[in-house]
Order: sequence, then C-alpha cells, then structure tokens
Amino acid sequence: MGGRDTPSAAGLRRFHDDLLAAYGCQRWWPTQDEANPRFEILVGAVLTQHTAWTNVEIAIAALREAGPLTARALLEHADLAELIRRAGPHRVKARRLQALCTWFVDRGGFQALEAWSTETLRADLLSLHGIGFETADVILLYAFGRPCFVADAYAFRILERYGWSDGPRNYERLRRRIEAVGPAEDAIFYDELHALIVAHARGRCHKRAPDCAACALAPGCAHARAQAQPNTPRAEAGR
DNA sequence: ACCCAGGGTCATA
DNA sequence: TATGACCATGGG
Repeated sequence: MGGRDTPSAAGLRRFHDDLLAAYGCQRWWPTQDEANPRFEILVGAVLTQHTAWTNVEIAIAALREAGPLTARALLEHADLAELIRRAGPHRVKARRLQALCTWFVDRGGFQALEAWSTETLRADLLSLHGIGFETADVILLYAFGRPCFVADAYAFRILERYGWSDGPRNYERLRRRIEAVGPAEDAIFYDELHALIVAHARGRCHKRAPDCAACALAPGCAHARAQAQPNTPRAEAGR
C-alpha cells in the first residue's frame, strides 16, 4: 500500500516541524572555507555522488593541499583524478569536475549566474555531463540558495511510507509535488527539510527495519498507522 | 562476504 | 522506457 495522499501546505509544514522537533536544526552542508564556501559546495556536490561524505572531505582537503580551490586552478591540475582518489570513482568524477569548472568559468562565475532564474539555471546545469537531477538541485539549493526540494532516495523511501509518494520513482514528479505546497521563497525550509530527511532516514526510517515505535512522524505516517492497526481497511487521511 | 554511501551515464532489449 | 553494468574507494 502506498501513498494515496497528496501533501498540503499545512501537512508539509507539520512534516518538517515534527522532524525539526526530533532532530533539531541541521544547517546541513559542511564547509571548510568560511569566507567563500560556495565553490566548495559545487565541488562537493559532484564528489559526493554515491560516496560517503567522510571520503569527500578527504578529497577536498587533497585539492586544497594542491592549490587554491577555484575553477581555474582545478582546470590546471595535471592529474585531477589522482588528487580526488579517495572520492570513489575518481576518474569519472575528474571529468565531471572539469565539465563543471569549464561551465562555471564560461558563465562568468557566481556573480553572473545569480541573475539567472532557477528554472534556467537548472536546465543549464542538467545539460552538463555528470550533473543529474539530484546534483543540480543540491547545487541550486546549497550553492545558490534557491528553494528546491531534493528528491533523493531517502526522500522517496520516507515519503512513500508517509503516504505522499507512490508509483514508479520519478524525481521531477516528486520534486514538483513537494514544491507545489512548500514555501516558494524559503530556501532555508528546503535546506532543513532535506537535512532532516537524511537524518531521519539514517536514524530511524531504515530501509529494512524502520523503527516506527520511536518515530517522530508516526502520528502522520501511513506506514506507522498500518503497523499499529493492520486490520483498518482505509486509514483516515490526516491533512 | 556482503551491502551501502549525500548518482549518473551508457549500452542493451 | 526500463533495467543492468560500470565507475572505485571505505566503512559497517
């Protein structure tokens, strides 16, 4: 049984607030560069693809060791892949980083890109080799401060159980569904929402054995309701 | 010995 | 259009 419910603005707010109460403020994307963290976020967004963040930090540290963390400097490294060896598939990611850095320089950097609309910027990012839906949104959200819902695998798992996602997993469909009821201007909301979903997916809502007894979302969650009352034919749809 | 990790591309049917 | 192989390192 899956999600037949469509989220409402109030429902999404409650979802967010329940997680926030349980896990606290996350302020998610970690950065070493206090002065100018934004380019580091671009780099991290590619390096972290299917790779644990601890390894990404090591790879970023290696890049720093080798020179300034700028697009031009990265493009000049003789063996970029070797520098990021610790970040999983490093040869693949070296090509992706080069594509991203070339794009960044060609477009004139953050100053010029900030003027772009979110939709245009997303489309441009998606045209790059190695930038898919999730990485594009992570960049839009964390490097450009745009209000975007990151519909990653954790989000699908939790929202399917919660009752807000069903059928085949379609990234854009879920993103639009959430953004349709989320605050249009509030990037911090989406920042926290994504971070809280990750925290919850790793802490309670595991793939195999979700810990529904200790779950902060249980009162609104279709899966938890089904656990509590297996015989109820049709659970009441809470807002 | 598996499975997963802050994914995406490409070849195949 | 929908799966599967592949990338490649580390940690549980």
